[in-house]
Amino acid sequence: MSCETETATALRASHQKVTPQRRQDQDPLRHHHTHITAAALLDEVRRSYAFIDISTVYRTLGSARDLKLVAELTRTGADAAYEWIGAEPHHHLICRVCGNETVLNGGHVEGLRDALLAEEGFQAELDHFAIVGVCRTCAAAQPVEESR
Amino acid sequence: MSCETETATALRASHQKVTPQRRQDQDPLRHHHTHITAAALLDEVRRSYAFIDISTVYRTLGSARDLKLVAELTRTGADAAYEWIGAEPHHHLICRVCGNETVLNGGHVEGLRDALLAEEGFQAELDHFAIVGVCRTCAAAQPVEESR
DNA sequence: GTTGGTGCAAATGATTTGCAAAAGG
DNA sequence: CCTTTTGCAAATCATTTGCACCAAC
Repeated sequence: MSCETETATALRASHQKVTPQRRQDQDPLRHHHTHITAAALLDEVRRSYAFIDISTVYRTLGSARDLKLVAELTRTGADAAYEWIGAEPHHHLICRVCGNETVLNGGHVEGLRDALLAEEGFQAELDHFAIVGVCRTCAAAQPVEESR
Repeated sequence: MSCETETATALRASHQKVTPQRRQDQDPLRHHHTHITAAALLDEVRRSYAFIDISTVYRTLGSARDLKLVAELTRTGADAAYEWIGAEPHHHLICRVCGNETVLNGGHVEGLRDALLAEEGFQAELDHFAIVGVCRTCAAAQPVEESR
């Protein structure tokens, strides 16, 4: 089904009203392929829908987070960032140096989750995971920097 | 070497002065085996050293974090929490239900890090890692709760 | 002495919330 | 209609910062 229909369905399924603000909020989020800040999302939305308040953006993101439609990422020293999840859970590698985000392919994280469940009986919530580090490009550009 | 000596050495090594506040801050942190909030640390410290300000606690924790003596954990909806690392890096499983923290044994995380380095060339910073989920006990107590 | 650290109080700034008006179902 | 949502403005509240005094080195 289309983006709009999917959104509306998810909203109705959880007894939430389908408002223009919520649609407008979700649209940029769906097409943004990295994490985005509430303030940045507000800027995006305002391009097409001028009158919307930052508090509404937060409320919308909060609802969508609870619906597991978007993932919320909290990092030390950074504002909360959000990303659309949709039906395809995935993970990210975020480079601390250049800020670039790449999608993590393969079953590495799933392997970790399965191992934790099997060995510890721990149900890890690793639906949408962000691993911070230094990407190949930045690592090559800078000498090791391991020592300090 | 003793706790005090180790602390002082680490401080001097990074050109920081060894003040009573810093010693007092680090003591409860060293013996607290879970993450602790800046405010909670302040309460602990005040039991033995009455006059210390919250800003000093933050500054001390910040320095120690930069020195990689303590790990800072940022979670959605929770204040920043700190934990002593010292010379033995480790990881945590944190139960979202009961709040219990357990140390993660084995090389699961290291395996993930090695795989990321080998396959993606990504130097993941997984020195001190916290995985949130539901522990065995809580999972057993509550029916699946997968659906919602 | 010099430099860096501390306490205090005030500022910051992202996120949340109370409330009356507006809109969805 | 009745309930939920919105915009606005004000409140929160953890964390940070300016500054004058003090303490390490």
